[in-house]
Amino acid sequence: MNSDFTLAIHSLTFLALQPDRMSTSDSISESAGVHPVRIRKVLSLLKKHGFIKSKEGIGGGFIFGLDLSEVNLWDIYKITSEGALKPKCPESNENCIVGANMQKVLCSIFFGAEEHMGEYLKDYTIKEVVDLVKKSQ
Amino acid sequence: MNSDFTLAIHSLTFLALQPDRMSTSDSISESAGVHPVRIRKVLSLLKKHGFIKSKEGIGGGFIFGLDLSEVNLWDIYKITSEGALKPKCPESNENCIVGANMQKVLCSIFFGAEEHMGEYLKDYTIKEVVDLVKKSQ
DNA sequence: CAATCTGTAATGATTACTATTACAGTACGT
DNA sequence: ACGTACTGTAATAGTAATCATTACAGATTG
Repeated sequence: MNSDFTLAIHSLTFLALQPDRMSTSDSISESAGVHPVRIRKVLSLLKKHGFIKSKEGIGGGFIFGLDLSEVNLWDIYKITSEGALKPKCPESNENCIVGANMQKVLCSIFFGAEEHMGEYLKDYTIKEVVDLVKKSQ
Repeated sequence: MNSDFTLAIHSLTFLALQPDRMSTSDSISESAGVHPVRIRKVLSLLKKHGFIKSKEGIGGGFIFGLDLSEVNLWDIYKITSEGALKPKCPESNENCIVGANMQKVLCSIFFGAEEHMGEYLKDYTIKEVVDLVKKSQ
């Protein structure tokens, strides 16, 4: 799994703590320790799905668009990383009963595993993550 | 996630269908569509944990060491891929409340997610995978 | 219109993953 | 004893995924 999922959580948590003003990709990237372009790419996705708003130009940046408890980690996972659990299977042998059928069996198992993990991730909203971050201070 | 997990499942399923004779890494690799050395590497791990037996020399190969329903996918996941869910976080900024604490918060969430997925994977033994493969024929 | 931001494409660097080669060690058959 | 057919594993090379960086167009403000 790439780190878009964690960067998205990091960014949203950052924005959650600055509810009244816009934050620039530079300030978020400084907090997360990655390049600002990467932040803009991830946040561009989140914006497309309505979680945040952005504004260009002087005084612009990003700001939360919804209530903190309306956004949970499964929502974010689906946007940034859906399918990441399933490893790409190589072309296996169609003449072998295992090779011919394993891929579809594994796909259905991995799909179920992801859905199941989703039930866990749904229990964490950004509000809860914010609380955890504050508490672990 | 790399494909050691799926290769392990593939190999064990293959062995499950050849319960009376040893299978070589060549025959398994042919079924899975990867290089035999890779199969030997994965099976070496499984052997170390007692799931299979191996024998060198003529007539040698790999064979299942336990009952098919004694081995479930969570066992295999733990051996081959534990921690694969958690993306490597970059060094984030210690001077920022988010940067300083996000990593440990995310680690605990990802750990929980993996454990939760484990509960799902425990429900699939190799026996069940074999049945699914047979059924989807 | 200059300054400061987002948005995004394109390129290069780095790291993870996989294939391949090479060879030592083991077991079997003759 | 010796050749053959295996596993076991290290080392190297090739490929793919990930990430950083550069570049620049478009938007907004003063």
